[in-house]
Amino acid sequence: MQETKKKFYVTTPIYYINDVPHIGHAYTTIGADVLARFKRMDGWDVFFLTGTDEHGQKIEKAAKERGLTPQQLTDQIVVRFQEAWKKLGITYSRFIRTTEISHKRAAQMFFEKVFKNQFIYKGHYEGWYCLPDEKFLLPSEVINEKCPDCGRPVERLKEENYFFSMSKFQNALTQYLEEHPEFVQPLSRKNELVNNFIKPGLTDVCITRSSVQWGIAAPVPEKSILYVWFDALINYLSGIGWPDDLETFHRYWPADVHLIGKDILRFHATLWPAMLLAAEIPLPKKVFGTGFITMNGQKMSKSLGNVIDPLAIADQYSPDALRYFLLREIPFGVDGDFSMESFQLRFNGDLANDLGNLIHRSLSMLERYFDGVIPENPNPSPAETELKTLATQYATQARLQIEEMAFPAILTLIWTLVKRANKYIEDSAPWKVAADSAQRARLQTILYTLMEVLRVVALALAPFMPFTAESIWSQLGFSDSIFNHGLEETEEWAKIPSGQKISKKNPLFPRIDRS
RNA sequence: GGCGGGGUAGCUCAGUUGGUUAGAGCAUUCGGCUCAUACCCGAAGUGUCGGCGGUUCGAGUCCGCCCCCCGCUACCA
Repeated sequence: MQETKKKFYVTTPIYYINDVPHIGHAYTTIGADVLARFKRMDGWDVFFLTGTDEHGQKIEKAAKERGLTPQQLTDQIVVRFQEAWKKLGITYSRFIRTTEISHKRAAQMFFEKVFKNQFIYKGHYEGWYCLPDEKFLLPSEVINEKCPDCGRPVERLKEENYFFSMSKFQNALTQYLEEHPEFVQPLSRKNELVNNFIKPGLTDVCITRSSVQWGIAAPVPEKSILYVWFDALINYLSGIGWPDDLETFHRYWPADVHLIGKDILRFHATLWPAMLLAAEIPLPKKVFGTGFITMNGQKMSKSLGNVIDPLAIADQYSPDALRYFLLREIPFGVDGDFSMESFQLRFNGDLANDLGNLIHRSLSMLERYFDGVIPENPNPSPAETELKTLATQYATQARLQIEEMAFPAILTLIWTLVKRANKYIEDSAPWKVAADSAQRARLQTILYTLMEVLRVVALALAPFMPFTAESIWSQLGFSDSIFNHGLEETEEWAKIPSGQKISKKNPLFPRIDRS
């Protein structure tokens, strides 16, 4: 039964949709998808949650600028996210929107629970306020006591609000971080967080706003809404059924990993665990902060006009080429750079020359020498055994690396096999063997071995490059989806059926002419 | 300022608990091959491992000081 399978719950941030998806969103989501696909293929019961954060002042403002209601705006933009994820092959289990009724109810119930546990109290929130714009401003936004939007003078304003007693969790949080060194990753960010944020002392957080309209009503007598972060973080619970479907909730919670951008690590590593402690809910196992992606070494920004549209790259080349580049080029957890130069080098070098050409040349020979029918596998020699060993050992190493989110390392592993296979062709020279009819059996072994390598490569590649893997699979003559198959099949050899007819297609990755 | 991360071949980076001639990929040059997407295979390299000093039989790897780059430093998703 399902119950015997180990569960794996992975989340992305819920993206703030005051604008369309950019490459940073895509990067984190692709990483989560790889984890989900890998675990699924390795026999785990996976729940993969992503979605959108649709409340707050910025949405309110963006909607106003376009002459829409906030709900109309989010209804429009959410489609862009969902279409983007479809195009990039993202296999989420559920897409949550914070404007859904079930989420709103969850957020309110969470508030009530924490309130009941006496970690929420009434207090005063004081800050800069722009009267004409009717909005609170951050200290960093206010220059010379002027509003950054309208330029008019701002004033100090006091608002009665509700506060969450985060300071009470200082010790519990510190202790948790010490006892669970793997909780916040990468390690460098954990150090930053502990030294700069937690050690100096946590302060209470104002979790209601009476000046903002667009949000979830706080379950209090006064008219006010929940602070967006308090609202947003709860999606990780409501997304798997809390509090209505507790069976599903208990099946998947606690989350195995919250994948997030480094900019929001702090909320996930302090506010979120504190909230959960206050609500007496177990903490997630891991919070992993990814880096930022720069463009030609520069920070991406609309004003610089260097924002990369991930969908344009996916359209022009292929979704898998984008996935490959991001996963291979950038160690997960540090900042990385995107440039057409490096993208094209990866594309031509790794995808066209190494992988694409291996597939194409192998299938071409099979068509030429065996009319596209996979032969028997008589008398493998040590050369074949070496390839077999390399291929069948992949899964063991990959399982270790995936725990560390070491995507580049796993792809390097796969490419070791690809390169080894290219060398094997060179060494065994099937075109020479084919010229001698007495060596027919030898030729069969060589081609059979190549088909086996391609089978393993396709399976290994599937979590990372799903479209490519599926294509290799069908080109090898399989009629079902590769995703009906598991990682353990890479640990077996001589599995591709002799007599199966392949169906070669055009090269998967045509070289980019860079002249 | 404080805290954290990093400075290794032209470029991007690996380098486990200190140990024999410091590695990979890309780019470059030369050679081979022709099944294949002007592709693939092989060979050649180049390095004061940021600087100085110390510990040690022995340090890229440990300690101290200095220089440079990057990140974080509270209610902003």
